[in-house]
Amino acid sequence: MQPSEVKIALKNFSITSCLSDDELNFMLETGEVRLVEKNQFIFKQGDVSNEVFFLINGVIKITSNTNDGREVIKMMLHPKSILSEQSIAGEEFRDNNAVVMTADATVLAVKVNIIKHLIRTNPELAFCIVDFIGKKLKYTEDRLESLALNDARERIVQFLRLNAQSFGQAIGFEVLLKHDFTQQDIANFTGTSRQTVTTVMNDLKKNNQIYFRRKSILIRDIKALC
Amino acid sequence: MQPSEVKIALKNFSITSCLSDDELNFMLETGEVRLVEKNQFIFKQGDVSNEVFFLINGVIKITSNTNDGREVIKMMLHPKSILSEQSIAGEEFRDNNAVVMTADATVLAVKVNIIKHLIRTNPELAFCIVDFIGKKLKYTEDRLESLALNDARERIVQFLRLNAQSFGQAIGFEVLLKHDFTQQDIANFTGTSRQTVTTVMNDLKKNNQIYFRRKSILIRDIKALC
DNA sequence: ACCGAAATGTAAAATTATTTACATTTTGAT
DNA sequence: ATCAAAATGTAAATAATTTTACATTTCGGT
Repeated sequence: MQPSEVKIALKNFSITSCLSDDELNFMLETGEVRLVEKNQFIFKQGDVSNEVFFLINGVIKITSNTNDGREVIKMMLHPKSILSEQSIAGEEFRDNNAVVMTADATVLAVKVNIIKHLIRTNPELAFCIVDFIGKKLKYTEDRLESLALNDARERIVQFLRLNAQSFGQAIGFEVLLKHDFTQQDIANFTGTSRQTVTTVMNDLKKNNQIYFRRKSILIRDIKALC
Repeated sequence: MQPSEVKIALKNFSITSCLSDDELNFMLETGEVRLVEKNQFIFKQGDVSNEVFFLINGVIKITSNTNDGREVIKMMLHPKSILSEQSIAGEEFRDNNAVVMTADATVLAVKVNIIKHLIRTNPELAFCIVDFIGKKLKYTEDRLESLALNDARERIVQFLRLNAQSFGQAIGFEVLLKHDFTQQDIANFTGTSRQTVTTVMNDLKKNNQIYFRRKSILIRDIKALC
């Protein structure tokens, strides 16, 4: 990807909306563009936490693993997201993994010190970052609530509905969701087992609520999905 | 509580550590000290989100309720915490309730605009706030992970251990935790049922791992608690 | 000290979801 | 085009947890 393309992409981030052209260029010059392939790590648990990543292209999952090999997906991030603003908040070592889910992903890696410098010279950036972390906190709290209150089926359906709403394309009443997650990913995201995901999805299919293939899901009527 | 006492208490907040004496006074003068009684709300779901609260005294639970009357406790906050920094992050209406768990609680209510003004004049405050929200995000992610991975017993034991570590008083190997939550609160926090909490706690008692009364829990050996 | 309400204790029945165990299908690499 | 690996499908057995149901204890107010 050309530097000019990266710059154009970066301009559409909500976080950088308050940055001047000079500041944006400064970030680009000091930062590093990286292309990361599917299933590779952008960062790992235990890594030193000294960079912030701007996700230009691709989908990333933020995960953590147990010693017995299980995985929890804490978040899936799409383009225009920042990864690891926690490093601005004094995180020393990474608690989570960031893994590429799409064929590849492009990120701009910027040293934390550069971001801190920009905040000091332009306090509006602080508001943008507070705003972004605040949204992540709300999102995480909502998922906590969902795990505490809803049963497995409800959580799986909610996952499908929220994804379709945010990333699907509407076709009349129907919504087509093209994606890069597996049923195991849905299980790791919703705190259920892979078999339960399969069963719920096939039950929805049987009831004509959804139709799906490996990499796409068609939701017949998103408001009626339950 | 006297204004001078509030000021002394406020000086010990990590967030205000970067504020000058003048800035602290400004916050005190424009803010309002409120004494709220047990089980009363500091704020409710749906309220306009235009104040930030500094918790001077007491323990608060951040909750949300379902329409069928169930409650999830998303967080318990102790003195020196800020409530609702989400209002700085552009939250318009409150998603959660803040309920007093102790006999009463004292908060300093400060208008969001005042905080925003302070950030603009002193960018270091932004770092303190990013830091604080970042910690809350990490805390919430950890709980999400716990709900997704651990069974009911493990979550309840983890709740007891973390509370004892943070708020208990050590007596040799033992830790005494004086508290103001009920078994129903533990259930609402851990996403389990009240009866499961009772059963697990009495099992721990039977095994001589803990001893407890209504308002206190004695943990015999916190490292061995599992 | 008394009394109603709130909190806690206990156990069986019912439910939900996971685990185990394979079968089948699809994908990607050669 | 072939083949191994990954992903998905299915079902019964097992396990975990909730729900139902009621007893007992403790607390707070009068």
